Amino acid sequence: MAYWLLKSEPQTFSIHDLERDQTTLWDGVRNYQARNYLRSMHPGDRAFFYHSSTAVPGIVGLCRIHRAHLVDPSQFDPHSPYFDPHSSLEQPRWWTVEVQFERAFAQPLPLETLRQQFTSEELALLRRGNRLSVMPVEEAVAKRILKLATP
DNA sequence: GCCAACGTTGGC
DNA sequence: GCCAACGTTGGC
Repeated sequence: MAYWLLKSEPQTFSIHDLERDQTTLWDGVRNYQARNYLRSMHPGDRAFFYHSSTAVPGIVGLCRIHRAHLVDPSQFDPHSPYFDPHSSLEQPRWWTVEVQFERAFAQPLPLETLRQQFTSEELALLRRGNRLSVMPVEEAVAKRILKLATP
């Protein structure tokens, strides 16, 4: 089982929205590196839920990969902001996963705390200029994050 | 709102 | 294939 980190702007979709909906399709990712990470996910993998572009950015919860290797339907929808006119049904360009709520942390971990607790080598999130919305988290680091979030 | 960092686009 | 211009991300 692998660990991942998924970024979302809470004003768009928050951990509380996921708790309400229980599952969601993680569609709309339009970055090839992030797409490749999405494609290498497996059911049962865990993903940290990260709130970005908010007053206190940070990891706010945990979810699990419910279904994997799904074609992102929004690429075919001309009314979607994620529509990709260069993609085709025969050879879809964008893939995604369905994510299932696991828990919201009683104690969210602000980016500032993560910077104090981890190096940028340990956590890709902390690397300079990182804008990836999907990234892997090393298992040992994931365990430490879980420990910090569960006092 | 600012701005650094990065990815993508498109002319050549 | 280079690279300038542009758009986006996301912390602050």
